[in-house]
Amino acid sequence: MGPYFIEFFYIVWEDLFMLKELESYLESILKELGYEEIVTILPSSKRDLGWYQVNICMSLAKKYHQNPVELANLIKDKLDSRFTNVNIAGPGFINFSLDTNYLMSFLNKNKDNFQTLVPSLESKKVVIDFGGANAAKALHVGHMRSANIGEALRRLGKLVGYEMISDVHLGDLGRQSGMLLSEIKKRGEYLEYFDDSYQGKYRKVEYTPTDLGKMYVSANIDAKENEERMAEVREITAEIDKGNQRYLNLWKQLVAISSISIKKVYDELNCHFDLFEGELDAFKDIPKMLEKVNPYLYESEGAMVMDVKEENDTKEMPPLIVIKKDGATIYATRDLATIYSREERFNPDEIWYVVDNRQGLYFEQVFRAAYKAQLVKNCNLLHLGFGTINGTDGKPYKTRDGGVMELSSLIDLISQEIEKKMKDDIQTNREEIKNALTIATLKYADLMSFRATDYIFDPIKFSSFDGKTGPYLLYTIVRLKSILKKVETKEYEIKKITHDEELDIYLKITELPNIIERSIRDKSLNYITDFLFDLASLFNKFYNTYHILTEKEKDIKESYLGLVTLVYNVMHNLLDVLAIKEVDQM
RNA sequence: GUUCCAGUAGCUCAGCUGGAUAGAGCAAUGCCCUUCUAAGGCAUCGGUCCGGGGUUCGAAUCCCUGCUGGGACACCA
Repeated sequence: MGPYFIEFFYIVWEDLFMLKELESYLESILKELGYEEIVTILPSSKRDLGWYQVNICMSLAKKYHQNPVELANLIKDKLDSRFTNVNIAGPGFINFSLDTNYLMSFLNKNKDNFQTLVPSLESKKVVIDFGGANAAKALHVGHMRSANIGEALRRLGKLVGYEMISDVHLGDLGRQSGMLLSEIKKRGEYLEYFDDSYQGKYRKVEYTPTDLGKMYVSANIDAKENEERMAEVREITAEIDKGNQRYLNLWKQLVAISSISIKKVYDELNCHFDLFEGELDAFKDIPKMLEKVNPYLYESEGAMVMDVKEENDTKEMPPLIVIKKDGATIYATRDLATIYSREERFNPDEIWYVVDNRQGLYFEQVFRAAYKAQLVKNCNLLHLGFGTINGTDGKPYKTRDGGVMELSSLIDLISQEIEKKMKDDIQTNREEIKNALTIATLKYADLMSFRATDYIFDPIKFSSFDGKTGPYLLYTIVRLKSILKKVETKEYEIKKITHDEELDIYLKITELPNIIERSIRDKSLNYITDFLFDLASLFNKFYNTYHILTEKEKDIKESYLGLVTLVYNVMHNLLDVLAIKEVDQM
């Protein structure tokens, strides 16, 4: 095992980041010993024993009835000079540190280029469906999760090399259309749209998004109390569904108006949609979709339904209603048509639905129907459900007076709190900084817990930003930038690692590829929010202990600046994945 | 009723799909600004990982069981 041997692996794994390279190397050693096994290098839980640990020997030993410690020794004997301080502890843990020059060569190579710190995965095409705002209704707190998680997953997918196509999939067909039109009729406005015999010109509708919101609320209240009104709402909804051109014309204008305000909120949340489509767009695909689905449909209680049960189901799987008993379409009809359309237009490998967990059973039904009727061929349909946002009482979030909290009011609320806490001497770009901090606060809190678990939404906690918060990260970014601004160039090489505080930062960064892999595997951002917080804390600790710009020894100062460059690079790019914009001062 | 998910520090949550002494933030207490942004750092306090069995070198994690909470179960989306 001479220099040649080491050189060999350097070349083969040139573009793998450090731990990935070492994992492959360990796997090749195991192969020499006759074992095919995936190796994971973890940060050591006992740092006095080494930087990293490998736990593979215990599981291998169990599988092949070997002695784990003997196996660990066999591996240890084969390790090259990159490994230092190799020791075997307990039942067969291998602990080790690395040659510092080896570590630094990787850090220097990657400190300016984030892409090389990230694993690139087998490429695939993914349609990601998130957002899901309803036309003519204000976005509420629940829409925030879909937007935040969806946008971050879109960016994460791109980062690892997927082709991501995002679609907002507006809820622009359904009862709210009947509500709105009924309200217009009641007010006696634009009556030509309601007159069968009218031959003249149809006026362009002039409402603001705010008008529409109020009109919906008013109609909704009335329809709940008033049977006749509800009947009218149903009738108009059904007419639109059947393709009544006058109604459709009017409704589409309302959707367009409403989309303006919806887009504005999504812009504030830094969401990007390649497609700003909705259920209306799926409408034209319904006949073609039905051609494929028809053979499986049968009548049940007046509706046309499809069985989606499978033999080894342990749970009840009710049939899916595809056409309602009044002949009108339903949510499922439009979703199936949308799947058909996406398959035809994009032929994706996967479609991800970032929608509330509570729709889990429904999506299971729709996906089964889509597979059964072969609406898709080689495409995986995935429901990436997220947990419910609850209030401090553990029940679904409501405002103090029991109403639904609109997303824009929530943003305003946080924004006001931020304003109170901002320093008075910040005058230039004050609004912009305030907005960035507001969105960072919301996003970080929203992405912090595991995607699928419910979480409690506490406005007080959200607007206070002590500790693990978006503003904490941005504050760290401000410090990093402020240092880099005060030096001439950015070309600093890490020449030596002087203190443990620096080493801790570097070791944390070596975990990044595994963090990204885990995130994309689980489609959850909490690993990244955690990593960011850990990295920021480690940096702040270093920052508080050592003074970078006044360091006298040249090599140490340059290494510090190399560290600052690297940490900034990593944090900047990870915040970008979360769709959090950074600031220069705060 | 059927089924899915959850139960970890006073509170809010992590815990890398079985690893070593279970971790963060908040709250509480005490320190640290003539130095790169104190929205920061350090220290202390805080645990029957819901209860009970089982699997094994090893369990918060896997299996069984009980308790508690929440969600979903046909014409809303």
